[in-house]
Amino acid sequence: MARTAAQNRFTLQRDRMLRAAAQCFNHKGFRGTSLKDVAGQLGLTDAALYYYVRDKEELVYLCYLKAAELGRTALEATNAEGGNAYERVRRYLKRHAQFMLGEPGPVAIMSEIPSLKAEHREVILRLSREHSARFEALLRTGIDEGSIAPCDVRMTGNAIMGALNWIPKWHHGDPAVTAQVLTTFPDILSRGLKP
Amino acid sequence: MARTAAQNRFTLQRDRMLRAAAQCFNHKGFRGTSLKDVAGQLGLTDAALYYYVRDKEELVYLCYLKAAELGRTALEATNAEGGNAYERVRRYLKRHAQFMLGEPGPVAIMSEIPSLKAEHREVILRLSREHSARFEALLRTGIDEGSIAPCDVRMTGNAIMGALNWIPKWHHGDPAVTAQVLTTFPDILSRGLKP
DNA sequence: CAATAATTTTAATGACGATTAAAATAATCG
DNA sequence: CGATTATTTTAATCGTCATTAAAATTATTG
Repeated sequence: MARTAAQNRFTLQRDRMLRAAAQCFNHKGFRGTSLKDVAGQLGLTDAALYYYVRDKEELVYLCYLKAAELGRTALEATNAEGGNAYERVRRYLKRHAQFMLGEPGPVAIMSEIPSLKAEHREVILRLSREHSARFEALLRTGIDEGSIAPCDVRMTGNAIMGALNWIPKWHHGDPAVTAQVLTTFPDILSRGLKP
Repeated sequence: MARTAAQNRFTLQRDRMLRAAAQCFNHKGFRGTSLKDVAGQLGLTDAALYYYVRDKEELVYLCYLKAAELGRTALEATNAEGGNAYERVRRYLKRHAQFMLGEPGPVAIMSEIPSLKAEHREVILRLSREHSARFEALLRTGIDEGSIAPCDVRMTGNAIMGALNWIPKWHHGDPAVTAQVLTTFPDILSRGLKP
């Protein structure tokens, strides 16, 4: 129990770190953010981060890992809720948009995969590919059942993911815009899928 | 004329520089690419770049300026070719996709605007906003004339630009994929606009 | 060819930032 | 409280990289 309390505190602080880091990375890029930037947001010294993380690269890795997990659970939850594929896609789009808008706290855009060290890159790429495959499978299901118009599922997936991943580049926290995105994006991105 | 020849050589070399830089920046980010990286691609030393450019920041600035100009002329050319708004949008999508695929040589993704110094940032942001405005105006025209379904033109523009700007993140030069993108993307991105 | 201009390299300089070890502080637990 | 553990800071170190000045090389031109 003492162990558990300490563990909790540890992982909680690390989670704060990951959010701070994600925000910095999204804003200034991996190389562009210094550990002092991240530490500063937490009221810490740069050296303190090494208590939670092996090195800077692990920081991005954990950010990306978390982003990948969020995406996966979002898609799973959406699928579990039922409905035809078209409706599931729409719900997923909204959930993913929420992440990109920073709803549960800032989430890292996975835009600097080349910065990862080989083994970490493999993991992230695998997760990323798996996620794409699942999304494409959902599209294919929709095509088969007639709720989605035939299309190149790979390219359609790429287009949709791009539109979502780009959100943090132009959205800077304005709550009005956040609401606007949440109401319009699922429509905009799914309208082209209708049969 | 001697002046012109020298000028030509100068701007030509600088253009090669900009292409090399754009590729590096797209791949490793602004801070992540060293001037040696860029110079290396040209068979030069890092110090040689300073003959063509004041500093590294000016390099990104020029890359972005070029990207903005390409986008502007693409939209203008498309508009000049006539057709209804929907058709013009489709042609523009194809042209923009071509840029992102690196058709005239690598083009920089404008994803690190915060790295620009204040004055340069102003210029790029202005050009970027003007371009968005023009694209949104085109959408509005289509809505008015009935060739495009009513929509939130701002958000629709953001979604489309995101899908396009993200292309270099997953496209790595495979010619087969290039062809695939060119044939499918205009369809995918415009299908949702139909009335 | 000689002279001048254009282009590139060599060889500093200086700052910044990641990383580490040792010391200091805060928290917890008996 | 005293001891042990957890957390953070201070104070180096080390390397990378942008930037610059001076020198060297190459091209151009009269």
